Amino acid sequence: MRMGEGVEWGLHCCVTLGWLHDRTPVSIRRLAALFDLPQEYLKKRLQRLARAGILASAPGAAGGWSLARPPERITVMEVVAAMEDGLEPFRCTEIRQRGVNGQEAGGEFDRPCGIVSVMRGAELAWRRELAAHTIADLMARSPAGAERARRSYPRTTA
Amino acid sequence: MRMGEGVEWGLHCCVTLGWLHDRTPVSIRRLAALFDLPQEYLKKRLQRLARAGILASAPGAAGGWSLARPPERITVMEVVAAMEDGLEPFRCTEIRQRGVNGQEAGGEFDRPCGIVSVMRGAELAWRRELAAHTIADLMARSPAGAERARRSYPRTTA
DNA sequence: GAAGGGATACTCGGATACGCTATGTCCGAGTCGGACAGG
DNA sequence: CCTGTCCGACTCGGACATAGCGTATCCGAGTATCCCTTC
Repeated sequence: MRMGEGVEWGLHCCVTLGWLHDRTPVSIRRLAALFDLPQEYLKKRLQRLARAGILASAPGAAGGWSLARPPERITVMEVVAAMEDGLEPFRCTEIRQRGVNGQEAGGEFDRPCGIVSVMRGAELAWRRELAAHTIADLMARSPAGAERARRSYPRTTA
Repeated sequence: MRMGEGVEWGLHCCVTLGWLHDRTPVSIRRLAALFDLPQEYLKKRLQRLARAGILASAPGAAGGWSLARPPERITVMEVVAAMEDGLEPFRCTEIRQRGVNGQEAGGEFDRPCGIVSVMRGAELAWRRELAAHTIADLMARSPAGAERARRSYPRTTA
């Protein structure tokens, strides 16, 4: 069980973009160079964040990527949800209804499987934790990053 | 992000074995037929539960699988942990240290990445929920299963 | 009746094949901003 | 000085290639139980 690297990429990009208080779009080339990531694939991942209303992408010569909302209003869970298709690590395939067990059982399957209930409860707790932290929280955890961002991203073009 | 089907299989098998209060070993053939699962692969998955001390496997003619402990002392998390290699869906690859960002940053990387902290916290909440439920809890959620188990598993051989 | 031997029914562990999804790359189309030329 | 045209930089979306892991199957080896034979 593992989630894609895109989550780490997206969060770091959001934090970096958050430090640029003026919302100047940053090109995918510069973002990829920042963390030494495959440029084309990073772009593909960030497009998901754009569709989710987390990032804004500007086409054209001076285009690029920026936060669509202030960092305090973007939760970690939103980023995770945008990157991963489903937020349910456990997928119930209802094996209890198959095979001999399914034939022997009466009308017991109207009520949900107890296993699913437990899993969903755990996933809910997980999501709650993720939703409790925002990009702004992450920014506050490494103060040095803000200065570094201002240094790395002056108004000049690449 | 998804966890393997083996988790669902393992939990259902544990619950079923839990209903057989006398701990008579059940062969892999019968377990697979119960839920219409691929016999060989199910065996491979259950072996992980045996190595984790959750199930006990008995070789020989009257051999098979049984719970190694009473159901009240097996948590859902133990089963999940035995099936999945790691309990950390989020893998940090430290991209913050790579590329331009890594070169520009000072000795800032001694302290852990804020993103990892948030993720670990969420995963901890998830595990806590899973650890709070046992196989016995799951057994209690579908009382009809106990009777079905006794019917499906008489003392006779397949 | 007790001891020995073989058949049977299981598990164990490794080797192998398959398929799906995450990862990574490439390309044509569309859009914006600036440079440049002409009026 | 104003306007129209061209060009470069960038994003968008789809198509395609690659790699890793979960899934699935097969096989040889080991072991316990049962039964049958033999003494």
